[in-house]
Amino acid sequence: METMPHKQFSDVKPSVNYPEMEQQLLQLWRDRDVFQRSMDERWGGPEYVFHEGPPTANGRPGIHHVLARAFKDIFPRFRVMRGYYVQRRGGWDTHGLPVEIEVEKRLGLTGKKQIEAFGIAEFNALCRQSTMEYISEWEKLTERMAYWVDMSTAYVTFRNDYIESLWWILKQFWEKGLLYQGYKIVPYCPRCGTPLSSHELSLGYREGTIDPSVFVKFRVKAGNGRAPVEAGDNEYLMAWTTTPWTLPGNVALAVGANLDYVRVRESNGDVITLAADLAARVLRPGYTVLNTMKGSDLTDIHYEPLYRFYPVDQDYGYVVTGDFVSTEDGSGIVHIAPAFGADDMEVGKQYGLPVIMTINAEGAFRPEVTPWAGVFVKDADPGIQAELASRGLLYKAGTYEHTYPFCWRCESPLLYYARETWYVRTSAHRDDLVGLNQQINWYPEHIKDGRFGNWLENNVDWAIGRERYWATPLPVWRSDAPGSTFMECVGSVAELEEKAGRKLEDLDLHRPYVDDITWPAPDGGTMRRVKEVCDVWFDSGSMPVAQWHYPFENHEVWERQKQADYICEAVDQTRGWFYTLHAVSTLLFNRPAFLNVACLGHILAEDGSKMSKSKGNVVNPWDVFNVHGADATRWYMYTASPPGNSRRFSVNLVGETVRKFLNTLWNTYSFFVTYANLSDWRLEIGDQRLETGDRETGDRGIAQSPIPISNLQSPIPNPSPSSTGGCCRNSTSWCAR
RNA sequence: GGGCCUGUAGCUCAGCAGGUUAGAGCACUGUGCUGAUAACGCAGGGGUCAGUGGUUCGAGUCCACUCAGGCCCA
Repeated sequence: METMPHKQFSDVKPSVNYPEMEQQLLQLWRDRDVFQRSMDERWGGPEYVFHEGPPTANGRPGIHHVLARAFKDIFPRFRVMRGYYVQRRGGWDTHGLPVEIEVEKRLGLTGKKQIEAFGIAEFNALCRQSTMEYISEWEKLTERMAYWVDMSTAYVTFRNDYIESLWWILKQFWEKGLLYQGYKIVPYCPRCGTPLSSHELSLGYREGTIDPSVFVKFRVKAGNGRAPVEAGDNEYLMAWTTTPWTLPGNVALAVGANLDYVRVRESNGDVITLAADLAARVLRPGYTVLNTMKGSDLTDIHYEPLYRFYPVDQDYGYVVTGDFVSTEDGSGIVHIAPAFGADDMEVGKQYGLPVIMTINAEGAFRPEVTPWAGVFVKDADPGIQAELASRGLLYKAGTYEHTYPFCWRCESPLLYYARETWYVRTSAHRDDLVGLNQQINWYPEHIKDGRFGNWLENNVDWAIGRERYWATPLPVWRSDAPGSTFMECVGSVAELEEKAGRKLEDLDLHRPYVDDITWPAPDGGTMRRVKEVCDVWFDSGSMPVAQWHYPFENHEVWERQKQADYICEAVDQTRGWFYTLHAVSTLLFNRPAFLNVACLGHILAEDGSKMSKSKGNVVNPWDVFNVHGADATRWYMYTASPPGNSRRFSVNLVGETVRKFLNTLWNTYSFFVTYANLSDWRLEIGDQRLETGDRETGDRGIAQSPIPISNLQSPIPNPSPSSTGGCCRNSTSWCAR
């Protein structure tokens, strides 16, 4: 019997079905437990720390998740191939408004009153269930696209362990004086009696809204010794507003420090100060300019408040500066009412100004505002104008057309309204936030000092409180004794047990169960938990700590894993996960949470427009995987455009990748196998140092191709990925020839 | 309204720090091969580098503004 000559390479067909081949490979990986071994067998090697930004599994994974996961995978994967130990632990983000909204929809509930009537315990139970609704789809997609991440040990943000770590973090903040109660301006629907989320807000903007445009004179009460503006019966500052109803809440006037102002005398003898650029537009002709000055010269000038409905202890009614002041409209002097505007509130905090809350929850004036008590604010506008006119303080009134938000439910005009909530005092560490950012390697680089750096420079305190249900409860208890402000922050379950005087190991650390825990207050009242839960961004931003239930256990693994070498998400996370990770880590440990970050552009539809359900141009990842395979899809993600750019996506575009790259590669291999077997060519494993001079032209082509493997070696991409595809193509063509 | 990014051939993208007639792949046209064939070789057509103004001896490349798209903030 003649034996067949042993072939060095198994024959391959020139044509190939990639999805089928990938399925076989996945089976091979499963059979041999390849992913697990890729971690276990590197144990003891140098460590590369990757942190997974947790997705929410209450919706189906989309193609944009494939993009992020492709980039999350490739750098750790390369490190593993280089002998690094990479603990690739998955995670699930499970709290927050999107989950609640899903459940609300399913139950047909609209609003918080109905949720509370339904029952918080039942509602939260459904939320918990909802977060894992699509988990098997996520797992399937993750395996199919070959994103290697360990989902069997994934952290889950709703677990008690995770929440307890968050409590510990909050207690740290509390002890450093970084957690406090204050006002936040929220868009508020007076008819529905509820604040709106930013998502809801964006549903209701209406262009071409007509509002009053009112120029008001504020009589100068005292100069500042620097500007020529002095106290006098006919000496005024001119401010402008489109919301006259906010004037009873006025506490200051803001100017732009670097803007130019003029002090003019009108023909009737009035002396008025306003922005130089706007004088001609605002004033009646016939005035003479007396002085010019910068906004910064006007600070501390005091004026006579228009109203005194409320007693105020501190100094107020003076000129401040604000970088939001412009000369686009108005007079260049902005009336400040901290209760009714975000800029106003910030300025108010900066200068220690009072918050004068003139209205009630229905959007009507409180009894103290005697002339308009009980009147809905928007209805009071004409009366306020008339009243000011009667005192000679209304310079002129007209209308102004702008974009204004309305309630998406009931179409009422929204009011910006101060609500009491909880803050983390991030602004106290603004310099640290900015400074530590310099230690982070950003890709693309412009994010570092651009989008992210600017965001940090303009840091305002983190409003962390939410008056919702399915989230980490804020662990602050306060005495309900009348007038009491006694509060305690609880940093662990053990501490809560001590306060409550009983074992709580079976306690679910969610509402409503934690709300039931009370104890006697030292001032005679009862300690009850405050109503707020935490912003869900606090959950994910605390993930480096909470995923290990630190500091309650896992100290050893924490030491290894506490700072990420690499994280990756899309660019919208600069003010999301990237920021909250950075903020928590800075305030807690004064070090960056991550050292390298890839910031991806978004996926657009084939025509460059946004992918959205309403347009019906959303691509289902499975359609692409089934037709072209995961390799082609991933290769497209890597090479279609630089990682930081947005990229167009469609099944067809991936098909092009198959033809251009995968088929070429495959054909070349098939060609090679044919001739290698014919000539009994053998790969000599030990022969690592091939002399390129002795090789055929094609081999030199490969050896000399500038395929930028080095790009993968850098901690994050610094690539020109499309050139990688070109190089491969050139090399293979060369080889074949 | 503000910040950041993007806008180069029909399509997807290169073009580093400003310097000769602006490049690649796909598509298209012609042609060769028909044992890489859901290929390949050779040759070719195709661009007012979004627009306007400016700096410069010289700008796709720098600056300003405008337009279009994206993300974030207001």
